[in-house]
Amino acid sequence: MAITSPRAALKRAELAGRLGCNLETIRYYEKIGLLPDPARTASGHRLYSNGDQVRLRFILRARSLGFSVEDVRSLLGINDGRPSCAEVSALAEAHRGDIRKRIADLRQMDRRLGEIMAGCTGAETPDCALTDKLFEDR
Amino acid sequence: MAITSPRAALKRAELAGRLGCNLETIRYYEKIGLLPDPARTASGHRLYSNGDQVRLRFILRARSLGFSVEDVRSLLGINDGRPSCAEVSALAEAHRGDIRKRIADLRQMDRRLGEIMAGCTGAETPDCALTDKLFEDR
DNA sequence: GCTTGTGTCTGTACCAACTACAGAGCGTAA
DNA sequence: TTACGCTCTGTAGTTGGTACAGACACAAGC
Repeated sequence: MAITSPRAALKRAELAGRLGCNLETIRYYEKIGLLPDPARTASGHRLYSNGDQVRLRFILRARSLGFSVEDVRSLLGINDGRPSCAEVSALAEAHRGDIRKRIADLRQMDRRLGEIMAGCTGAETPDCALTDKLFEDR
Repeated sequence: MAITSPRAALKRAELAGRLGCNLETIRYYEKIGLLPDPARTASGHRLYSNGDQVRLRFILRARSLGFSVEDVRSLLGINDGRPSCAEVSALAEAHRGDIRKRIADLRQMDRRLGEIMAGCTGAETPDCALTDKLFEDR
């Protein structure tokens, strides 16, 4: 006795609820071509198949790993047909490099912020070492 | 014999060149109220004083530390008057927490990406462990 | 004085990746 | 039947800029 059949067609809010994404995100992915035009009821309401659900889950997972929408398009083979494992690996490696660069940038921010905050007294006066340092000539 | 006098009024491109920002960024900061309306020549060309330069440098430094435009607005005392050192500290601490959360998120992405890429062979075939895993039911 | 080239002016459009909202229509339970 | 809630569409807003078009300004050279 499944609570909901895994093959039943879902409405947009149901699909969003199942996969934990925003309602409008689904329409957005449809608009930009990541999701195909879904089936419709006679009156125009969208109906999502199990295949649609699988595809959306793929997209959401890839996005949560930080792949861009364009990356996802490539992974799905929308641009140039289904990518080879070599192509996927290259994409993922490049993406990983990007993530690491962002981490390095953020770490440097954190470090510099720490240095610059060192003189902060936390006093209730307007004199603050942080703003002073940002205002310095050099 | 200074190459350029530090007090001479600068044109927009000159100021941008000195501080290493984009020409249009200056107009943008003026538009959103981070920079005051500058002096103008009779024909309407902007002229930036030394004070303008100091203020823009402050803004660019704060932005490079990752403070949002709204944070910068607060640091400059545009919203509620000049902030106390306690307020600046609180803002900076909150921002630092944010940076660290972003670092943690990116590290998790990197780790998960590593796990998921582990099975990638890099072959010229369409069978790819990465996409397979993203397509998996659970 | 005139032309030519470069710089500046304004407003507006564009980028990513959604998210939110207005106004109309549809579905269903009481 | 009427009310409520869900869905439909198109469009605007978000963040922090960046780019461009078309009109004017300014300085140098002739």
